[in-house]
Amino acid sequence: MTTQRRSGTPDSRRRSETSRRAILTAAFDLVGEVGYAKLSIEGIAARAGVGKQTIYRWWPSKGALLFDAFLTLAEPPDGGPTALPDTGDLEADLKLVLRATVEELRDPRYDGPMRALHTEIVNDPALAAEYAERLGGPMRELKKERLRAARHAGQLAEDVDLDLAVDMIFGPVLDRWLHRTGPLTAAFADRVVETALRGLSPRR
Amino acid sequence: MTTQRRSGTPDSRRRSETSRRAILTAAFDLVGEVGYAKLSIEGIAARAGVGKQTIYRWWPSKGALLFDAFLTLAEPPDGGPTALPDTGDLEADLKLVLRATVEELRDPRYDGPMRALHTEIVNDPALAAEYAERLGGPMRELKKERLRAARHAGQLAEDVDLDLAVDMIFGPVLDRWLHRTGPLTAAFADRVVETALRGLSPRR
Amino acid sequence: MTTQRRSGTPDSRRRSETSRRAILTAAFDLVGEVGYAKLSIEGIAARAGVGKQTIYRWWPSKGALLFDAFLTLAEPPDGGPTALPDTGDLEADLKLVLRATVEELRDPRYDGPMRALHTEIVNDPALAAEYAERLGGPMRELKKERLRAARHAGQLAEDVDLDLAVDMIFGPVLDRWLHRTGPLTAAFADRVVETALRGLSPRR
Amino acid sequence: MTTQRRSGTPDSRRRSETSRRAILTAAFDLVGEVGYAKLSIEGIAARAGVGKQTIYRWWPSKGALLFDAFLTLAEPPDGGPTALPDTGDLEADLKLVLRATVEELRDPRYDGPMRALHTEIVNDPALAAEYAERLGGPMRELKKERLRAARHAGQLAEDVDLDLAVDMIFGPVLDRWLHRTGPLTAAFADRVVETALRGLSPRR
DNA sequence: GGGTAAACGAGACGGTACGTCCTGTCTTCAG
DNA sequence: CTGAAGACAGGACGTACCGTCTCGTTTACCC
Repeated sequence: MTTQRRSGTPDSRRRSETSRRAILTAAFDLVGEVGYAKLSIEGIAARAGVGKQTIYRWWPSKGALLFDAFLTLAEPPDGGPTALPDTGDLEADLKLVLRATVEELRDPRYDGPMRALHTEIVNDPALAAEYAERLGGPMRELKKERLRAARHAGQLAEDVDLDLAVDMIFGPVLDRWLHRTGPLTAAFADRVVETALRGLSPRR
Repeated sequence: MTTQRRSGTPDSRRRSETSRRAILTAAFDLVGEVGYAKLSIEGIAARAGVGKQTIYRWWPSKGALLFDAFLTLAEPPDGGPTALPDTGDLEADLKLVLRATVEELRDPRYDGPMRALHTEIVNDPALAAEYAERLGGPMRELKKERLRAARHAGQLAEDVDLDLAVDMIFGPVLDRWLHRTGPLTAAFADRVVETALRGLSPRR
Repeated sequence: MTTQRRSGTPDSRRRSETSRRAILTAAFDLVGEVGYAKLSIEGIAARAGVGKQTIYRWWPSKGALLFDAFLTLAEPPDGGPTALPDTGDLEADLKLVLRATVEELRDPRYDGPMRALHTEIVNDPALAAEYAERLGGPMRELKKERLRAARHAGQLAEDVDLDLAVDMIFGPVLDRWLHRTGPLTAAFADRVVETALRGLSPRR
Repeated sequence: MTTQRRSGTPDSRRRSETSRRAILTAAFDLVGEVGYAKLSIEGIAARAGVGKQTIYRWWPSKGALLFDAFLTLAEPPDGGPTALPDTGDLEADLKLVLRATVEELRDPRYDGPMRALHTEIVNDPALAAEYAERLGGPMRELKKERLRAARHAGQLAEDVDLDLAVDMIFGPVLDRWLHRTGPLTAAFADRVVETALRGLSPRR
C-alpha cells in the first residue's frame, strides 16, 4: 500500500502533497504574522502560490485549516507523546508537564496562533468536536491515565473523579493564560499542582 | 456646575442617549440571534435605526461595543453586588457563588454573547485591559476579599496566595464551560469548591 | 492565432460579456432616468445584477463607463457613418448634417446623457483624450474631409483653415444647446450654415 | 435708508459680512486647489471657519455658491463694463473683446473654476436661469447692442439676427475652449471674427 | 444698558455612496 | 483532467459628505 490516506480528509489519492504543505505552512506563518483577525483565505492562497479553490476543496472552514496547520506543523512528526512521564513521583511528574505547558503557552511563536485556535474551538462546535476527537480527547486520556495510576498507587483519593482532577490541575493555568489575570510562571504551575494534589489526596 | 456629564463616557454632552441605548440593545440582541461571527456593524446600525458613523464615533471596535452592551444591559442597573456572601461558612458561600456562575454560563441567553465577549477579550489586549478595569478586576477583588476574611478566620492556610486561590476555584469551571470537556453542573461546582478548599486549607 | 481578443478592451479574454452588456445598459438607462448627478456606481451595479467590483475592475471612472455605454449603445453596431454626404451641393449637405445634429441634441432620450457625457469630458482630461481618440477625432476628420472636397471644388476659399471652418459651423449649435441661449431649431441650423459658408467662401 | 440689502439673497440685515466673504473666498480658492469634483460644503465650511448651517442658510446649492463666489471675486468691484468698445471699427472692436475672452479662458487661475461653473450651469436649469439673469443675459445684451449699432451703420446685413451673430462670433471660441479641439489663440479669435463678419456683412 | 431673537461655530445625527477587501462559487487555460 | 489563476455576485468594511438638527455663544437691534 503506497498511497496512505490521512484520516479526516474526505477522499482522493490525487491530492497534491506539495500544495497541501504549502497551504498549511502559509496559514501557520500568516496567523503568526498578521494575527487571526486579519487572516484571510485569499492571503493564504496567495502566500502558498495556490488557487483559492484548492483550499476550499479540502478544508471546510478557516478554523479547520488552522487547526490542521497546527496539528501538522506544531506537533512533532512522530505523532506526539503516547504517555505522560511516570517516575512514581506524581507531583514531580505533573510539575514537569505543567511547566512545559506554561512554557509553550508563553512562547511568542505559539501564543498568537493558539489563541486563534482556542477562539475557533470555543465558538465553533463542529471544530470543537474535531479538536476533541483528534487532539483534546487523546491528550486528556493520557493525563487521566497518569492520574489513574497514581490513584491505584494510593496517591490520590480512591473516589477521585479523574475528569475533575484534570480540570483542577490544568484549568487554572489555562484560565490565567487566556485572561492574563496574573503572571504565568513555572512557580505558579508548581503551586497549582501542589494545591490541587493536596485537595485530591486520600483522606488522612 | 451646570453641565453634567454622564460618567464613564470620555466626552461630549451632545451625545444622543436614545441612539446609544438603541445601539447597545441592537448589538446585544443581534449577537444572540445571529451569533458573533455574523455580527456586523452594518447590521447593528440598521437594527438600531442609526447611521454607521454614530457607532464608529463612539466605539473603537466591535468588541468594545459588545462589551459595553454587556455591561450596560446584562448587569443590574445598581452596579452589581458589592460583596460576596459571608455567612461564616466559606464552603457554603463559595458553592452558592459558583453554582450561580454555572447557571449563568449555562443560560442560553448568555452563553453565546459571553463566548463572543470572551473571544474578543482573549484576542484584543486593549479590550482585555478595559475588561480588567471595569469588570474583571473589581469582581476578582470581591472574591479575594471573601477569601481574605476566611484566611483571617483560619479557614485557609495563612500563607495562601489569594490570586492562586481564586484561579483554583473559578478556573476549572471556566475551562469546562469554554471547552465543553464535561458536564457543567451544580454538582461539578460543588466538587471543585470542596477540592480546592481542601488544597488551600491550613496544614493540620 | 487562436485566441482572439475583443478589440478596444485592454485585456483579458476571461471577461464576462453578459456582465459587460448588463452594466453598460444599466448605466445608460439610469442616466436617463435619474440624471447624471444622481447616478451612482452602486445603483448601476444593483440594476445590472452585478458586484461593484466588476465595474471597478473594468472601468477607471464613472465618466469612462458612461462614455463606453454611449459608444456601445447609442451608436449603430456597424461603427457609424464613414463619410458625410457629398451631393456636390455643400450647403445642402451641411444643412442636412447640422439639422440631424440638432435633432439628436433635442431628443429627450439623448439630451440628458449627452450633457452628462459632455460634462465629464470637459472636466476630465484623460476622458477627453479618450473621447478625442475614439469619437471626436474621427468625426471631426469626416467633417474636414467633406470641407476639403468643397475647397478643392472651389466652393471654399483656397486658404481656408478646415479646423476653423468646422468650429464656425458646429460651434454655434453646440453652444446654443449647452447654454440654451436661444431656440435650437432646424432654421437656426440653416442660418448658421449659410452665414458660415458665406464667411468661408472664396473672395469674389 | 441705512441698511442696504444685497439683491438676490432672501433677507436679513443681520447677516455676517465677515462669514459671507470667508465662505466665498474659501469656495473660490478650494475649487482652484482641489477641483470641482472634490469640492465639498464641509471643506468650504472648515476652510472658512464657519458652521455648515451658515452656508446652507444662504445658498441653495453648491453651484449657486460657486456662482456667487465667481461673481463676487472674479469680477471687478464696480460691476463690470457697461458697454463693449465702439470705435466705429467693428472688426477691431470685436477682436479686442474676443482676444480678451480668450486670454481669460486660458488663464490657469480661471480655467478650472470656469469649467466648474460651466458644468453646473449646463446641468442645473435653475442655476442656468440665475446665470442668464445675472450675468449671461446682460453680457449678451451688451454684445447685441454693439452689433445693433454696427447694423445701423450698415456694417452688417440689415436683416441679420443679432442672436445668431453673437453665437457665430462667440460660439466657436467657447467650443474650442471646452473641447480643446485646437489651439485657443488670439490668432484664432481674429480668424473667427473675420469669418463671422464676412458671413454677416451686407450683400454686395 | 438690558433683553431678546437671529445668526453663528460647532458638530452629532440618519443616511447614501464611496472604493476596497474578502467570501465562496464558477470558468478558463496551461502543463 | 488537475490545479493556478482569477472573474464573478455579494456583503461588509471604514470613510467622506450630505443636508438637518440641536447645542451654547455672540451680536446687534429694540426698548
